[in-house]
Amino acid sequence: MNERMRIGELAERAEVTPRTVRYYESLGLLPHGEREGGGQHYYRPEMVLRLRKIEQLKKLGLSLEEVAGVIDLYFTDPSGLRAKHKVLGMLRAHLATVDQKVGELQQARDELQAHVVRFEQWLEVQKKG
Amino acid sequence: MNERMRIGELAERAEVTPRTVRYYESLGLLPHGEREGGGQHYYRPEMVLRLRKIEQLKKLGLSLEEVAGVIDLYFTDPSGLRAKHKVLGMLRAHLATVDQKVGELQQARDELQAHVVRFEQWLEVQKKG
DNA sequence: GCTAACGTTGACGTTTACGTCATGTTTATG
DNA sequence: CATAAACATGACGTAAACGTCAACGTTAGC
Repeated sequence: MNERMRIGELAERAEVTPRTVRYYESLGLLPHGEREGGGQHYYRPEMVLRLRKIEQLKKLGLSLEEVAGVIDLYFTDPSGLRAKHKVLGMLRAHLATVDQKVGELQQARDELQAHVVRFEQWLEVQKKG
Repeated sequence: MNERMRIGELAERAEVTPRTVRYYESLGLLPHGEREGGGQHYYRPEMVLRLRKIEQLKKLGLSLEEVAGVIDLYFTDPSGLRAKHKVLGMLRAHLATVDQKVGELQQARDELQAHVVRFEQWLEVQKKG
């Protein structure tokens, strides 16, 4: 009963809109939901995870085009040893760029915290003086 | 000789374009450069830092409007004890949201790394088998 | 089996964050 | 002091990432 849902439920579970789902399908970011006889599309629950991952990567500052270039690394495991090694290389490269970005943001956070601390200490001194 | 520059140099040092500087001025993100007699604007070197900070906050996913709401917390220290306490509160709130965002991105990074490790271990096993 | 809720397709609209001229003025340099 | 390089201002253009509306077909609950 948890198997396969329509676009409305998928969108809701992934906290996006149906429009966004269709837009991503049109960009090849998301496989098209399969039709069952009628004209409507049905999606497997794992697509929720894929959508969430796409949103995560967007928050890292990747464009949808860039996301399209890496999203498969997360969700399709390649058949064949050769392909697996290739994908591993790409995953490492991807991890490196993500590390870079997160590192910069972490630094911004640390600078902000340092600023807050300086501020607090200044006020501490005033209270004693 | 390091004191005050024109828009071209400011932009270059902050790694943005002059257009961006003017756009930010128009949004109130950046104070307008002061004119010296003629029609041209001159900027003090600290504006480079302000611009860099704006770009940092953008990378954290803040819109320019949101940046406008917090950028002064970094660069203007309020006069008056009352005001200082108020700003401290805002700084702490800002730090909390930044922590939230960076935390999520850090988690995305960790998930990616875990994925890479799983991949590596799988290949390790294959080599031995 | 009817009706409300949901989905489909296509097209046009919107917001954010600038890019890119055009035209006139200002500044720096040989 | 002439002239190229840089700046000012205004207007229009653009790319990304969707929003929104219309017109029509599908599905689900009573």
